[in-house]
Amino acid sequence: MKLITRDIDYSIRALAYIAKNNSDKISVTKLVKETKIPRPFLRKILQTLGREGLLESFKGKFGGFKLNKSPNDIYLLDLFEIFQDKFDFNKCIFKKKICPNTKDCVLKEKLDHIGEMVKREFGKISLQSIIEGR
Amino acid sequence: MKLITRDIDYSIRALAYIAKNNSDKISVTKLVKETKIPRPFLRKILQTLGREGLLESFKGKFGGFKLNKSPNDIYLLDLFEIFQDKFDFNKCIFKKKICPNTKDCVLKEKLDHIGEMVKREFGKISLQSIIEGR
DNA sequence: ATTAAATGATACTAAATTTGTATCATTATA
DNA sequence: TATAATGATACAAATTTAGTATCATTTAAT
Repeated sequence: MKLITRDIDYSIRALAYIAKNNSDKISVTKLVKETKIPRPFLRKILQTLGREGLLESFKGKFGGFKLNKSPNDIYLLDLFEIFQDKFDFNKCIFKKKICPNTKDCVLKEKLDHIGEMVKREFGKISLQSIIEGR
Repeated sequence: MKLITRDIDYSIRALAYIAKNNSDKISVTKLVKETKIPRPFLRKILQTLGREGLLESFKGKFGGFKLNKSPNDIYLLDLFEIFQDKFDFNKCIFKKKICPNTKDCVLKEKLDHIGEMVKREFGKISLQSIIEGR
C-alpha cells in the first residue's frame, strides 16, 4: 500500500520547481532536466494539472507552464483528488455482487472513517509548506 | 488507493465466522459455503494466518481451523502487518536511485506520519468489535 | 490396511492497476 | 516558414494483486 502514487509524487516535484521559478514559464524540457522525471509521463501529468486548473499553460515556442494559484492554495489533497480519488477510496470489495456478510460492513464504516482522516491530513499539506520544508 | 487489500478483507470474514463458531474446528469447505470466498485463495490465506499464529490448524479428516487467540486480541493491524506492511508502507518512490530532490523529502516525513496514524487506527479495530458491529 | 477428507508447502497464472511511451494536431514566436 | 512548445489521446510495459493448481502429509472411520 502506498498512500500516494507516482503521479502525485511527480506532480509535487514539478509544481515545487515551477513555484520556485514562477516569474518564468517553465517548459517540460526544462523540468525534465531539473527533475529527471520521464518526459512523456511528465507531459501527461502537466496536461492534467492544466485541465484541472492548478497550472496555466502557454502553447507555442517559448511556451510552458505557470502556477495558476498560490502555493499556499495548493494542497496534497487536490492532487489526491485529481489522480487517485476517482478510483474510489474505499469501495466495497464485492463490486456489484451482494456482499454476503452485510453485518461485517461495520468494517467499511471504520475504514471510511480512517480514509476521511487521511484526506483531512492531506488537506493540511500545502505546496508552500513542502517548498519551505516545514 | 485501497486502505486494505482483498487478503485482509477475506481474512476478516473468515476469522469472524470462525470466531462465532469457535467450539468447532471449521474447515475450508465450510468457510467457502458460508463466505463465498474463492477456495484456493482462502486456503492460502488461512495457511498464512496459521503460520502467523492467529489460527490453530488441525490436519486430517474432520480437520480445520480454530482461533488461537481471543477475538479481543486480534486487530486489523495484525492482518495489515501480515499481508501488506512487508511491501513497505511508504517507501521513497525513487527506489535505488538517488532522489534528485532531497529537500522535498519533507513530504516523505509527512506521509510517514500519516502512515503511522493509519496504523494506530488499525490497532484500535479488534476482531471482537467487528463481530459485535460496534 | 485403506479410503476419504482435511491442511502444508509452493509454484504457477490471470487480472487489474500503475507507470510510462508514442504520435498527430494545434499554437505561438522569431 | 521553421521551430519549439502544449493538447489530446491511444497504446504498451511493468508491477502488484488476486486467484489457481498440484503434490505431499496427516487424521479418523471403516
